[in-house]
Amino acid sequence: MENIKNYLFDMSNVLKEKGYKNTPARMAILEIFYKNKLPLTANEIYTKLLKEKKIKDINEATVYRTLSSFEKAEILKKIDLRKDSAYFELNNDHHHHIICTKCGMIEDFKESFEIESLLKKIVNKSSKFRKIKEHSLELFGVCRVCN
Amino acid sequence: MENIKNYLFDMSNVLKEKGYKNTPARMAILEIFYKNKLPLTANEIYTKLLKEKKIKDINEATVYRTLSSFEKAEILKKIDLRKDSAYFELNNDHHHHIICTKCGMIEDFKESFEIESLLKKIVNKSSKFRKIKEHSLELFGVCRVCN
DNA sequence: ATCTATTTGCAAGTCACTTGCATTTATGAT
DNA sequence: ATCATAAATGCAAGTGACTTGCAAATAGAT
Repeated sequence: MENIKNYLFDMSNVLKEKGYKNTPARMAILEIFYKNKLPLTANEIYTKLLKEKKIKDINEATVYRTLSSFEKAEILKKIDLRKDSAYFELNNDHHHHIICTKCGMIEDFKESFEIESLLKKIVNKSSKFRKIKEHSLELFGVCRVCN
Repeated sequence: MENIKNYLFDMSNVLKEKGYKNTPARMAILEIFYKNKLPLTANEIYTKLLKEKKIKDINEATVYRTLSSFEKAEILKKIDLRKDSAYFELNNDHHHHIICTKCGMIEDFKESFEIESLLKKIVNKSSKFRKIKEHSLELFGVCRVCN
């Protein structure tokens, strides 16, 4: 639980390197992502910021702008979970999600070498693409609790 | 090119079975999907409808409602290609897409048994899910033309 | 301490999509 | 063929996530 300090320190350096400033709002948002291991929406982050009040006050527009900056700085990744809002999560280890279509529960699963090699095979067959930069893979089902 | 008649006939039966009525607007929209093999947005369909004028006039709200009905009737599938609007395509053969992040060009690729079995392996490892109903897999890269 | 570019707050704007309601139309029953 | 009725449509207004213009605040370099 002391690693959060290290984490924030590292990230403020990443920000600096990419020409972004290190502000209280940004650190507070990073802290939320560090503590919450699952994907979050802009509005979830906003309400958490107000509730936990590590920061005096914040505007929702600032949250959106911060998420966008973090995405460009490759600190966060935006993911689509077939909900109304976009979700964001730390861009650390590459992984995917299984989403319960009833309760919305999200489970992570690791990226495997099988997936990697499968995608390589696919792109080898393509006449129009030579290399893939990213991919999204999300599974949808009904969890054991809901079933 | 005569199969379109058969296709529309089949689909009007599907609609009937699921309690939807068979209207000129719906048939015109289905015809557009049948002719255009790639995913389309609501607005693309709307402008195509006006241009090709198989139908006298149409309201954009009707296009949205039709897409939604077709999705429920499992005639269309909604897909996320990281653009501002949702894309739709015929729900015939299960496949995935490679999208060029520069020009937006879309290439299809077939669902393979390797993907299927890989997903089975993943869900077997999950403690919270027993079965997956759907999945999305989209690849993003830069096509040979843009590169 | 000062300067400047970046960030923030606020309010207004945008854009895809939805909805309430009155009118029209497809379809099954007569 | 006509009728009855539930579903579909047009229109305009509404919604909700997200963006943006602008002025004030602030981080970070000098």
